Amino acid sequence: MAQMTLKIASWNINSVRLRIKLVEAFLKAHKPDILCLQETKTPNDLFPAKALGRLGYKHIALHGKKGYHGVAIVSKLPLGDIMTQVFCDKDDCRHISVSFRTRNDEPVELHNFYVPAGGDVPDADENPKFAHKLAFLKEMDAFSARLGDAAADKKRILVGDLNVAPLENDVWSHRQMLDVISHTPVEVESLGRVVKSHEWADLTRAQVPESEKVYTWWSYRARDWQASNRGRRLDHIWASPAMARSFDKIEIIREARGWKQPSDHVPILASFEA
DNA sequence: ATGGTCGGCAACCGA
Repeated sequence: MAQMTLKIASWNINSVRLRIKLVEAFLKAHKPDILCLQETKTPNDLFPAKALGRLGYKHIALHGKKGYHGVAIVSKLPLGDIMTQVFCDKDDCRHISVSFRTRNDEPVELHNFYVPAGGDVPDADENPKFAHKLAFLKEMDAFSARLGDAAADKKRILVGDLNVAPLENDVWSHRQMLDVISHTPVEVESLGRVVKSHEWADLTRAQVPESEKVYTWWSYRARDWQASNRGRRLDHIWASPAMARSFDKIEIIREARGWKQPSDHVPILASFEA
């Protein structure tokens, strides 16, 4: 079988309409087959589909709403089985999934998630946003477990802004972040259960040793994001065991944080020989 | 220890 490369990207764009030029620049430079976006902040009928179609991304799956949240999948490859899942009985637009076929005609199922950020106070009794985040992760665990037998050779990919930095070197200071939402032990444990539920492989950490720091997000609030470098690894690409076998490499486009009027997240790309 | 900045959308909410 011919070795073909499949490139899947994920990016929390923080308003796709405001940053459509950055999306176009990213697609031209890195040419993923499929781009998964989070925080599109737009109703589906205002999604900038035309600009993306001109670049060859003619297949688009949308789950958006006015003003908040929203996810999208834009693809050069035809998409089927477009599905959205409501979590925590909230119509938040935090998930969309599709199926597609690789150029070797292998079927793949792709899930795009935007996990709630969880607010500021790391106590679910006092902070309903944190309670929502934990409930979402719990439902995501059940959802992931229901996807089917991970060992059954089904090729699946799960990407997104999962809003949890699980490992010590996924944050700039493990000690100082232990009671900061995104790195609290309770969230890390919840995300770990999702990973276990489907034997997901964390592709960034399949490539970058756990001893090495790696980030995908830098706060807007820093005076100089690059100088302070207080980042977090919030954006993830996971693969089912069958998919992970064809994993080639991860790229994190750090320089995108320095682009004009940037998102606070940078794109992450996974390449597969598939 | 605290406050710091964004985007949507038109006063604050969500991040």
